[in-house]
Amino acid sequence: MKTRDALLDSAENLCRTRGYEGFSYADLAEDVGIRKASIHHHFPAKTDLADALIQRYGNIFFRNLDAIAARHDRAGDRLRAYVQCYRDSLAGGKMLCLCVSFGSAPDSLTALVRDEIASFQKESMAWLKNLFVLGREDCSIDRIDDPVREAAACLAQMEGAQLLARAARDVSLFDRSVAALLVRIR
Amino acid sequence: MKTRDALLDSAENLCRTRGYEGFSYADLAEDVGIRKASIHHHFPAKTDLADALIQRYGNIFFRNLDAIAARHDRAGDRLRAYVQCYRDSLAGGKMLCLCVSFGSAPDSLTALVRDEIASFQKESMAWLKNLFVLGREDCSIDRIDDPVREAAACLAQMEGAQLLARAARDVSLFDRSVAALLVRIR
DNA sequence: GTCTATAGATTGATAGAC
DNA sequence: GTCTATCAATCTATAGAC
Repeated sequence: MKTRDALLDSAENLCRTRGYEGFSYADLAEDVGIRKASIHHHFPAKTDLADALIQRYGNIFFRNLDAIAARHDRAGDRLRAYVQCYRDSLAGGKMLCLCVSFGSAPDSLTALVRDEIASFQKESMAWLKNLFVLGREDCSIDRIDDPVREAAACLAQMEGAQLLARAARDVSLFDRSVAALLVRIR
Repeated sequence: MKTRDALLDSAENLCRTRGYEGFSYADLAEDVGIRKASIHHHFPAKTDLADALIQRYGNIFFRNLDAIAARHDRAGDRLRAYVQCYRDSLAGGKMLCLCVSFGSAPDSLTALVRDEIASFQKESMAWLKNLFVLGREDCSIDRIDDPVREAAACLAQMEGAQLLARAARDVSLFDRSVAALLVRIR
């Protein structure tokens, strides 16, 4: 399983940096230190690699959200940690969240990948809805009219802020884009 | 100039649907009805095509913003028209704004494209800042603390909402993502 | 599980006739 | 300006030895 993990690590990096179509088995081979053909033993087709990537990513992502909820009681603190999560994954403006990367990829991807992306969106919004419901109860976040609307807006803002920062290779654009949200935390 | 324009139209469509690396000169040729080699007469390299694309797009986009400002006096009405602009360009969930598409593309693009994207972001935020300044004056938009922060947040939200809707091939995700913004208009 | 060798397709791009 | 013909490079993928 060691080569397989190394391949997944490398692929995730490349995918988030250059996009799914922006890297090839040749890049992976050079990165991991084996030959192109050997990769097919672990992932027969490139779409198999994409499937494995998005599943692993989803698992880790939602485990992180659970950890955030476990660590922080106040909604405001959770929101701060959530935003920081997206900021960290920018890696200084170099890469995007894998779901942002796959989300802007073409239809050539598997149905499994599309389904994973869809459920990533759904689960994210559900988690955020709970966050904003709590925020209205504990008064740690200002001006919450409708938690459902806030959740959708928040997710869109994270992905958009990543795009802006990535395009300019400048994390400060992420910070500027989420400042209006963070300022509502008390 | 007729073939050239047809090539640009086709390229913009393909780029916003599949991404810059998701289409080839072969696709363009079939779409426009000429041979691959003939395209090189108009655009010697694919990066020349990308340059022409982003420049044309920028011109049209900001002409649209000017038209919006000329048509509407109230900031709230301008904001509604601005959001509608991004909604229309989704084309039912099929395509992204060209800047979102290029923004998630790799470094292989020209410096000219990168600069155009950067100035698109800058000009957009400047236009939006003015909008929110006006909105605070004419009281047509609620809860404006800092127009600069609002502008960055707003642009991020448009791009993120497009991504979410495109990934799910469902425009209603766009609507849900911007609802919290539109509800502030009075 | 990794290798060499290779297939078959597609990519962006060029030369030169018309 | 468009064509045919062709290039070298790269891509994903397979066969079969070790």
